[in-house]
Amino acid sequence: MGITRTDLFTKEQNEIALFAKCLAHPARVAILEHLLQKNECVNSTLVLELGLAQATISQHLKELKNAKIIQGTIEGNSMNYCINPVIWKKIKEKFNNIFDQHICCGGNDCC
Amino acid sequence: MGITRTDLFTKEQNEIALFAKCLAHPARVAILEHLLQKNECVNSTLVLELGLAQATISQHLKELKNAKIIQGTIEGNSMNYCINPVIWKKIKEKFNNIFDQHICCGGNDCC
DNA sequence: AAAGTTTATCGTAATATTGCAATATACAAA
DNA sequence: TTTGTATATTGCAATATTACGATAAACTTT
Repeated sequence: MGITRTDLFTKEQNEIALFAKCLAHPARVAILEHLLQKNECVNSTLVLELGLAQATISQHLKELKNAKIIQGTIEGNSMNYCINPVIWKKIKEKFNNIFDQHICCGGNDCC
Repeated sequence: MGITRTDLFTKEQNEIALFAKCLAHPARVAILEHLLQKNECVNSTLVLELGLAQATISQHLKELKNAKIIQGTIEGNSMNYCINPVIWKKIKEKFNNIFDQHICCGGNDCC
């Protein structure tokens, strides 16, 4: 590469990029969708459901956890993850903030 | 790595990941924001504004173009890019489709 | 035609990401 | 204690991404 030049961009731009990166892999999209539907998320279940190795799932969960999108609680000897509602809302707002900046044809819904 | 196992996921999940990847770099976020605000986007202007090399900007524009998020028209001997409104709307919908699946506290806005 | 301007592409180097086997860690149950 | 179950971490190997200088290509201007 060369390392990403985060110094050239605003904190906001870098933050959006980090959140987008969490959604930038189909496995993480699948994990989040599973989490949203079942309102629970256990590594071993995902291994069966997604077909990726346990270590790989664990790594993806770690990334989502690092971004604070999900948070885990110990349940017996397994780990149960759930969406962090505060961050989730924040992401939704940040993304829509960008999406809604596009004024198409003076605001008509022509497209 | 090992190549991303797109075969394990749905077309929809892979597509969302691809769109997210476009937003997963601060330079591309900055480019899109510039485009949204000025409603135009010329490589040489971005070089001055962002501080990245011309080749680097061109590469980021290419990625956005590949995803069909932007489209370019020749203007004199420069290239002017604009948002593709159809794809933009599609992305917004796909993302919000996911964002809105999170039911917090039975729909109250407690968080 | 020659020189200038602008974008795209190529080649290369550095770094990041993805995937998984193997192992470590933690707790349950027998 | 031993065995079983579940997640995290480590250590690779392979691939992708990012960045930029150097060209190439296309068009404008002089």
